[in-house]
Amino acid sequence: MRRQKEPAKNISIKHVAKLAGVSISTVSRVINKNSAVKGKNRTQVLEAVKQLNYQPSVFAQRLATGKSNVVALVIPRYEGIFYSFYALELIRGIGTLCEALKLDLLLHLTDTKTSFNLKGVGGIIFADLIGNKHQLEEALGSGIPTIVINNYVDHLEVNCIAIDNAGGAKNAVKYLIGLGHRLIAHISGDLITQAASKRLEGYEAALKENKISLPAEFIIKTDYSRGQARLAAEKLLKLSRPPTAIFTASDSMALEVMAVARELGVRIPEDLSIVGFDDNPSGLYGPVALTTVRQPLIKMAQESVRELSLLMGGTKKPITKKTILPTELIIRESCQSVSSSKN
Amino acid sequence: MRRQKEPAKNISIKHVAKLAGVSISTVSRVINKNSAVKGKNRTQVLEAVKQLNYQPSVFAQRLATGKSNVVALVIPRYEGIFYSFYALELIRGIGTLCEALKLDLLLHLTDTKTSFNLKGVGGIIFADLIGNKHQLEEALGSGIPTIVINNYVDHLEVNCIAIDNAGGAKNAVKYLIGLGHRLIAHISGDLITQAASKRLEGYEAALKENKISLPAEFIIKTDYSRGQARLAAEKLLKLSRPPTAIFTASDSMALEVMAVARELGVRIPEDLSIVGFDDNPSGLYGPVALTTVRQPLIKMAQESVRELSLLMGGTKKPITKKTILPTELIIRESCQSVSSSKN
DNA sequence: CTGAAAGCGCTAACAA
DNA sequence: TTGTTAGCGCTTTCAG
Repeated sequence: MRRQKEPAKNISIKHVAKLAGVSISTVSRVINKNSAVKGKNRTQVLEAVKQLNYQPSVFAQRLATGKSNVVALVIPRYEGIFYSFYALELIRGIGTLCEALKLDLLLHLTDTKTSFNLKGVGGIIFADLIGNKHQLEEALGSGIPTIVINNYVDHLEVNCIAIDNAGGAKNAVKYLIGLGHRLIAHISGDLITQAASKRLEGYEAALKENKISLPAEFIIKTDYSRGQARLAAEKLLKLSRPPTAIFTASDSMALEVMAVARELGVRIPEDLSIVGFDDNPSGLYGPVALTTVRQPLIKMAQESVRELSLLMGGTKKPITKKTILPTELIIRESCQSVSSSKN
Repeated sequence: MRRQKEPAKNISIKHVAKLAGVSISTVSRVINKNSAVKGKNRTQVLEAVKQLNYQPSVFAQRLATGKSNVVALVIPRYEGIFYSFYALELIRGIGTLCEALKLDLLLHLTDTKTSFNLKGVGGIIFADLIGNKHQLEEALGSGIPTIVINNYVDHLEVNCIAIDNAGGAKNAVKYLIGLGHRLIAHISGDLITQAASKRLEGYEAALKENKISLPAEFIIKTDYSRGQARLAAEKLLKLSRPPTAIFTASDSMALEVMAVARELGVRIPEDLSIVGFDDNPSGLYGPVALTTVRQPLIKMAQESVRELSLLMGGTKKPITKKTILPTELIIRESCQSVSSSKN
């Protein structure tokens, strides 16, 4: 077994300067790639840096410059939202881009109540806003560059990037209507999230536009969980006049609906058409590939980091920019024209 | 629309001292809850802090003390591992505990090649080790408190917390054997991960212990993805002498096997018994609840933070501690005694 | 092009 | 109990 070394005596800029035979300011200049330091001195410094394996102290740098390259990602610790494909995609997207841009990613799983410590953070990304609007306002008040994703915020002057949830949902339902469906049910996500409520909105808009009016029981509200999706599916399919199509607010719920249908002997897509939302790869498997609404999660995540880094750089004028990313209907096998059904 | 405020002129310890009519050291003392500052001064300082909404600069503090409460979580950016229930559970567990302990969580999605900047980090948690052992060695060399989770590391003097993957797998297979099964196949995860290879080991150990020898095609290696699980299941179920039971290295793969079985008209558990690994809540749904091996992911995550914080506090002597957490077989409905099968 | 020196905001001896 | 002061390691004028 190898022994863990004692903390290496921290080598500072002074040591480098000494070894290179120059002043510390010269060292500082070369490690900051600033002005041109003369050839000889430059190489000597570089040499010393390498030899000593010198790494500048980020704290001293930040103290001196007053700048920080720390990005805080704030995610409400909300069960439903965090247990999803969505959360992981977001973290992946943001994490990898931060890594590439040499930004430090601080993960903040907030309980929405506490006001966190903003000191030392160079930029903030709010992923969703669920009962923590005050945290956003606090952040804005502090003057730290901030951006909100997956939530369109219109009453505050803050950059945000959201998905066109309403549009995506509407499109999906219109597709179903185009297939001849009229009895289209919706299993919504947790309406506390903007995404879920917008999807519901889109669903309703598509129906209204086509003058379709449905009984209230065709809309079932859930918390995004598979358990509640199952309950909803059972309720829907056992209706005396069941829907011929179901649009769910997430793919994992759609998958659950499929499972219930199969158990009940309801064939997909012959007897029931299903459209999900997410384009979760899981939807590809199973006997019938799921038709779904693809949302550019990774793009949203990465875009947010890119924008934020610009804001943090201070190069960009803080013109408030609100973006809505389009969705795309991915047609696979879980839907069928209602006329071709032998129902 | 509200305007975003200009960066508030940073109020420092000096301002507080001035307002409170004391020296900065007194202020420092009270914010550090150190020695008892006399009643009057204390209240005045507290008052000033509140009035000015003062928050100490973490950078200055760290510079001065040389200590950092930043915990870096290093996760190899490895597709298979990151796209899982597992990853999210880990992040959740670690994230929430860090939040509670007031530790800053730095997320590091590493590509296993680069050697990252260790400066400014107070402690490190390696989640899995996949081709980044050199990063671990580097961390150890730097003297920063480090802990490895989900990987038993025996050739280095480092604390680690792992799951008893071999034991869990062995138990699962023994359970199957106890049910009368002999033709037990295994769909493994990506053997680049220790978890997957240990589970395979456990599977083999159980067979060996019971003197069961099976053809090589009863073990199929995958990358943990549902796609490969599907392929594996199809291959297995179409064998001229197919298995009566399948043990998979993850629940999501088990679920996929179930789906394939259903499509092929293979009944579960009558014709085929299935055991997964993870205790992923998704296993609860679907027509047949999945029997699985529960692993204490959240516990492992939280334990790691707790241990690390002790190490970082320096209170605890660095006695290397290697922990293996037990698993638990959760028996649900996806297995049946082979004799009661009407095969 | 380079060095000296003044901080950045805070902590921790050391005095008082 | 409190204040003074010397750094922590680095950046950044300002001279040279």
